[in-house]
Amino acid sequence: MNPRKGTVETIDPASIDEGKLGFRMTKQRKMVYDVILDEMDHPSASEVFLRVKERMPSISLATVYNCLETLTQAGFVKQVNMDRAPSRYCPNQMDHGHFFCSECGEVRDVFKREGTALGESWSLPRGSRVEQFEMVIKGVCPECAKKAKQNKK
Amino acid sequence: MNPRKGTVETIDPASIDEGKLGFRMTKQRKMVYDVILDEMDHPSASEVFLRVKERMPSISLATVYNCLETLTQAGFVKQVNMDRAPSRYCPNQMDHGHFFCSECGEVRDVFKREGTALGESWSLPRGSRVEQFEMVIKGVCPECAKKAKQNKK
DNA sequence: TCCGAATTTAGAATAATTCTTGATCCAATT
DNA sequence: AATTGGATCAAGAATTATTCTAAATTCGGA
Repeated sequence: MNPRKGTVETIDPASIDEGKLGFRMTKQRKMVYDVILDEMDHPSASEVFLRVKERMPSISLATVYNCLETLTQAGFVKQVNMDRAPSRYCPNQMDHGHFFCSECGEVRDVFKREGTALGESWSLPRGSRVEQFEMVIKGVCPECAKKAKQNKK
Repeated sequence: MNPRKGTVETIDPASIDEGKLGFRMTKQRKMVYDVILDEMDHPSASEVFLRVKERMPSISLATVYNCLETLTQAGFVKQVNMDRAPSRYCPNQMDHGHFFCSECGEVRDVFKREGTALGESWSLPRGSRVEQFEMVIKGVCPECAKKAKQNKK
């Protein structure tokens, strides 16, 4: 599942201290988080909804949105956006960016070379406060690029 | 207007060779592009619409969207997205990223330090084809950070 | 157990964008 | 100069991801 050793790092649900959380880790929130951890494939809200529904049929889409917002605010997951497509959710805590394949639509985590941080070497206006760096790369993934090549032959 | 020398570079409307364009540079398209060049402040589609409407009252919002799409595909402007907020449009041809102030909502171009390209030092899956790098930085701009400080006193 | 705040639910509402359809424009050809 | 066909435009309807609303439910603490 992991493309490289050490490129995935998530928050262990078992380690969550609800007291320090500021909100309750309800059944729904836990289930939404579990579903995202299960596949790590950057699902959208409605994909999460479908998957959670299988194990918890009474959950509503609005709740999934609520849970995703809470989990995002708490830092459990990151919301990932590409153009105007539905937001996707990523539980990887590492410093990384996202690659979107314009052929198959897949999203995958991508990393900087050894020793360089996401925000490194950016020259920002003096006095600005940074809350978040986000790198999005659009292109064609190796699998789709290969297929495209074969179709040409 | 330019924060630093050499940080803005746009396509001169006068230099456009319609023959090579693949589409007509119509009144509407030209006006939309002109309006974006005029302020360089990353307007949204409806902001563009309002500004164009002043000089061309008969234009429709749908046409503004169409023009923006054409101009984007042709590489005249870049569509810039932040979370799920309305897309904004940037005519700066330089290799750069965008800083979003979460206080005032302003967007500004930001640049990498001398000699480093946007896509530099990213380690991508072997065989992937990159079409676009996009860096989005969220935070508080110097002006808003200053105001916040003063309010605390 | 009871209370109140937090959370969930269902459905309505919102808003940016896209789609549809008919009208208009314009360059190339007759 | 008139004709024609494809590109473009305009207006409004449709779409869709997301947010909002209001009522019901849950749950921890008094």
